[in-house]
Amino acid sequence: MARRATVYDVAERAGVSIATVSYAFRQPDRVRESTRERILAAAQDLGYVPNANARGLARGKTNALGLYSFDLMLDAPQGLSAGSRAAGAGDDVEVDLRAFPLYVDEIQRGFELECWHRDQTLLLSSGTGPETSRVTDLAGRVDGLAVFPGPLSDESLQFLSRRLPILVFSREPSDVPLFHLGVDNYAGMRSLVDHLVLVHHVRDIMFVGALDVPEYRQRFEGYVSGLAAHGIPAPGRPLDESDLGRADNLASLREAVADGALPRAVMCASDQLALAVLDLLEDKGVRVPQDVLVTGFDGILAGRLSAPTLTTVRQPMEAMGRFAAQVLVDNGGQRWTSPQSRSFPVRLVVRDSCGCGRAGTVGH
Amino acid sequence: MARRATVYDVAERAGVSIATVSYAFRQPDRVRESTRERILAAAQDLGYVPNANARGLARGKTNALGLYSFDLMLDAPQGLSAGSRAAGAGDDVEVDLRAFPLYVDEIQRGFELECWHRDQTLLLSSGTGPETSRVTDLAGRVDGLAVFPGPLSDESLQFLSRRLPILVFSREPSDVPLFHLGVDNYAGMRSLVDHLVLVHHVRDIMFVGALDVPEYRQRFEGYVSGLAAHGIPAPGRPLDESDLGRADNLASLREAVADGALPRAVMCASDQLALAVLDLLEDKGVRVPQDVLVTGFDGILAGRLSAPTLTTVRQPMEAMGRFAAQVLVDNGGQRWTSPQSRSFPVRLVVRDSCGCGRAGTVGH
DNA sequence: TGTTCGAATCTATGCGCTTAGACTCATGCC
DNA sequence: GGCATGAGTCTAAGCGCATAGATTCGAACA
Repeated sequence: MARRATVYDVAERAGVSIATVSYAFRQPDRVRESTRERILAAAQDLGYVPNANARGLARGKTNALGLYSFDLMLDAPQGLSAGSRAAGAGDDVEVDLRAFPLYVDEIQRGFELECWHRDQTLLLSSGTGPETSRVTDLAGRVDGLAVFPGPLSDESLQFLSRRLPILVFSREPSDVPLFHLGVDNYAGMRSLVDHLVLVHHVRDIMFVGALDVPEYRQRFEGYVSGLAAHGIPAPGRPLDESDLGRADNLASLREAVADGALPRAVMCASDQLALAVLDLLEDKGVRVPQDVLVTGFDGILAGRLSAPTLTTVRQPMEAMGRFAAQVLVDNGGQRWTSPQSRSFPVRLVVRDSCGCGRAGTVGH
Repeated sequence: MARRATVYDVAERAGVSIATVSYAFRQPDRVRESTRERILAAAQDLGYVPNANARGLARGKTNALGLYSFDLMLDAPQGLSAGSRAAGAGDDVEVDLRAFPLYVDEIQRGFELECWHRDQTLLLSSGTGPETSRVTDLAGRVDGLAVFPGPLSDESLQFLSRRLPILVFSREPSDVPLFHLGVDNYAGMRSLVDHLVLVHHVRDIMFVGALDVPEYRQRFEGYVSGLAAHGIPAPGRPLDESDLGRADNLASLREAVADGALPRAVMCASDQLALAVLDLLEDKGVRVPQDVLVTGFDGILAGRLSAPTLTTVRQPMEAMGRFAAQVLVDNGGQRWTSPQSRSFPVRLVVRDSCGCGRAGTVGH
């Protein structure tokens, strides 16, 4: 079978130079109509599809954006359907209601929509650890890159930011010329605290979540200051510093249950953590919200499906994804010269797990 | 700000030729260790990231796969959060339980996983109609392309198949050298019919779905032959030939309700259609499954969340997505010389809407 | 000491396209 | 008739990298 058709083939068949072929596709007005038709017909005959690598090389830009995320599940065993966020094993497993779509997926959705709206191709990649080969490869392919930093080191991001504009989903400040996109974790936690204190008259509130995740630390700080605002002394440390994906998860919380040392309310650093907490409490026979109130953070879908449904703070994820793509496109491949940042507001979503809402209602 | 570093810059700084720089990255064993270290150090200093366009051009392949899908929602108005599959309007709307994740999303998930597992970059794009500019652009960027054909014409697919291997999610036969990947729609419908007839002793069964969608037509044929196998004469046409996204949806069904002409069971061509039917029936005060049994096809998440939960036939979507990527990678950019196809088996999933299952259970 | 050989590196070319600038030639003007 | 003009087309260079094949050079060996 013949090799792929190129501009040269089309040019020869249409009896013009390759420049004219290129113009016929990129600047049609510059080419006489009859010539253009001849060229397009030749291209059609030959099955000619312009090679985007060559175009990108010649133009110095690709019209593509990248989204790099972090996927714990990729580490899983390697069978045909391994590594999935599915509930079970085998060749046909249903998706896990808990894990699809996640925080990341909703942002990705917004990013996708905006890419297509702006006529950008979207490149997706994902890694499992701090290694940089995948994200570097991606950086070599696109005009702008949005990154869920996960376990990537600051040095890695800094390195990449020398080549192209990088947007990071994180509000953590830094002096690296990245665009930091995040939400007001602080205000979000305060509104949750206000709700628990003012509506439910709860004052015995503990925090669950690891402080070495920057976002979680901000949420912890919001929790502390929220309590302070009501004159409540806050514990200096979380009740439990678990994070998802770690061994021995929620060990401290489990201990507290065993010791009968549970607070009246548990505020979790994320929805996923909160769902794990709900599971644990149910397992131990602790009733939510009767015995303990539980809150999350993020507003993922699974929080609407759990029993009880989860009171949380919702991030405008789709809007954030869209914004990310907009910023990168508008920047046209130019790196930022100084750190940028943008914080999105969050919204309190009151459901059953704090004692509001009508138990049994699925959704909303 | 300086322009991007290239091999030339690295070579100069490390005191070697550009060939050696390239080898240091691509065939490290070929380069003396001390030289390699010097080169990598220079690259680090300069912020050098290899340009994938240049590499792809030089090598004649990109190590990337494309996935093209069809997205009705892209046509929606253009506000910041418009065009989303979200339930409502405004800057922060929650995802619609009905629309996320869809059939397409689950296949995409499998495709993603396999791409990353095989060290392929994934390019995603999506269009709204029969226009080919987007899918052609994608075809110019990748070594292999998986396509949800949607409104694309056969000619378009044929054209693209001259340039690179194309896999189509559809079992419709054709003489174009594409890889057709689908499921056994026929057997799936027959197992549903068998269930309705043998377990629920229902014989008055009608089909809802448009026949101009190839998959739906196959399902209709499975329905017809299933009835025949039980000695039941099948209606020559569906009760209603609606498809999602069309105006005046389910008009015939609505009419049947008004006329009191509903059959004992309604088999829908897809889950999404079945969910719409459930809505309509509930709206009209028709009880499912007491008055009418309803079934779907696909096995999307939303069918586990509806009330009643939806009896359906499930496609192994993640496995299909994985398989698609495998086939394309294994083919190494070579077009197929003749049409290929592969059909995946489906699995009957019995839930509440046919009268099985315990009402009120969410999930499974 | 001369020869062979292989490791390490370099030279040179081409991948397919875009685009600045040169060229051609019909047209309209003085 | 000479000349400027501009539409249409072409020539030629370059984008950043991979890699075949040439070259260099030290080690091994007779």
